[in-house]
Amino acid sequence: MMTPHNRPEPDSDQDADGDRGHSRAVEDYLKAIRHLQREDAPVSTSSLAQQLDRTPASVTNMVKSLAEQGLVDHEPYHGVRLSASGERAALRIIRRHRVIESYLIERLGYSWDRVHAEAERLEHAASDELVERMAEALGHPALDPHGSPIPSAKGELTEERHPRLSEMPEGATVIVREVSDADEGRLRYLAELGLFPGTRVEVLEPEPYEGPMRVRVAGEERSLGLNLAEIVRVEPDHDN
Amino acid sequence: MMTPHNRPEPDSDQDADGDRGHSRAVEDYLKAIRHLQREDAPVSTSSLAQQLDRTPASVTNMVKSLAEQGLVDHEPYHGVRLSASGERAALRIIRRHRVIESYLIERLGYSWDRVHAEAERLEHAASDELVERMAEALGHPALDPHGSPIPSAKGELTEERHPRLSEMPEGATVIVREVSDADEGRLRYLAELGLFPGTRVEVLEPEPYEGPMRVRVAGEERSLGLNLAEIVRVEPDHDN
DNA sequence: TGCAACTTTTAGCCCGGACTAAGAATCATG
DNA sequence: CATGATTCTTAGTCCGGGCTAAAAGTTGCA
Repeated sequence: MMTPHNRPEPDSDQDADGDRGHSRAVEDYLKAIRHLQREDAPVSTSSLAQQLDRTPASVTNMVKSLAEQGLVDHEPYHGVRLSASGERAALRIIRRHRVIESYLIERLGYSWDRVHAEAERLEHAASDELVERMAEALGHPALDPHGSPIPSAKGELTEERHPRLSEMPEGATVIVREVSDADEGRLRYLAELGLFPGTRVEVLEPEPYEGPMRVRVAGEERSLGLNLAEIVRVEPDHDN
Repeated sequence: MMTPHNRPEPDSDQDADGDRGHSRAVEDYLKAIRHLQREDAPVSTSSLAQQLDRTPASVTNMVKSLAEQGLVDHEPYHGVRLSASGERAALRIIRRHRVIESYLIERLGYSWDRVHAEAERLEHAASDELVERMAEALGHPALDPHGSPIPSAKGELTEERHPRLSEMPEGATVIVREVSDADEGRLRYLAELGLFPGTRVEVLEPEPYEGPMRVRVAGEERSLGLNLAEIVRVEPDHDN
């Protein structure tokens, strides 16, 4: 035997494994860039490095390579921004992540706070077919269990940026709409407090000297630190 | 910020991602070695290379590294054999693969012939927790949909090597017990013929000159080539 | 406006895991 | 039992994607 072993795809991604994907590292960078790229402002190397737990030098290298692949626009020393094709790729990964999270919670009994890490790995290995089958099985939900919108299979995403609980004035009554899924510990604590999407919360008088907020949840008075209240997105309760 | 970025696990596998796993490449090698290592005979570099679609040189390198990690015993120029710990690791991956295949078919509507590739990727990304949840959801099946036994979570595997359909004499009546899951095309064709685990098959007079076998399946006479009949494992039908 | 402090990039290295080319061991056969 | 064919290993390269150390660019402030 011993054929010349000519690898058939000289140009494609061999690490990707999912169908038509980028390498795992590339996918992680795109997701992180999109996450940080709020309101069109370019993302700095260092913030990206912090987000990804990489050194700034590593980030510069990868960013250069992303720029060569046309996935981002990079203005050296002035940050990076997703291109149209990078945005498409990022949305595809975000869809995977959110569909997988939803499925794991709905169908396999995962808890709200432990699902993130698993999805983080599966999103790079799952094929489009698997993701679509999961979405199908769940009836194509529009929101994931943390309240984040799931991009459509065609890459459409309707973002509705709700304000943070931490910004709500004393006396407001609000409904929790979305909770960032990234921090396991904080999520676990929020779950203990009963702060899920859909929960009604009343904002009480804060504790003095930049202390924690005080809120009423399900009749109970609770206090929660500001960096906890920051990851909770809420909507004013109009029926109130 | 910019902490020194001291990677916390200097000694562990960073590519693995699953919990307590080896790198994807290592897992693939272990699986392949076990697959080829029938009856204690050591596995040659070249057969492993063929199985994995790698060059023999690459295989030698990796085998050396596996030997250093204590996963295999390597007698240079005389082949390789799994050590006890390599065997354990291999069984763990095989369990993952078979549980995942079972789940995809049972719960997500995958077809018998398309499931292999998906499982091949997920087995490296799924955590033990996910695999156990899938097994749980399915009621801890003993066999996967191709009829292959699923190792237990503790790594026990009861192998029952049934003879190949291709070896059955004319006139035998047998029940299909297991079909190799590796070849998508052949699986698809077997499905068309109706040769699933559990199917009763009568072996008829073969066509002359090393021609295909002739069999009766569900009342229909069919012929199938010998390399197709080779991947079908059968049991003599005693109730006949 | 000029310099110190910070951020970003470059340069050079490492590791895993492929590959090719070439040398060493084994086997098969006269 | 020698020698050619076959198989396996060594040597050296490459690529992705990390890292550190050092250079370069940007910025804030006197």
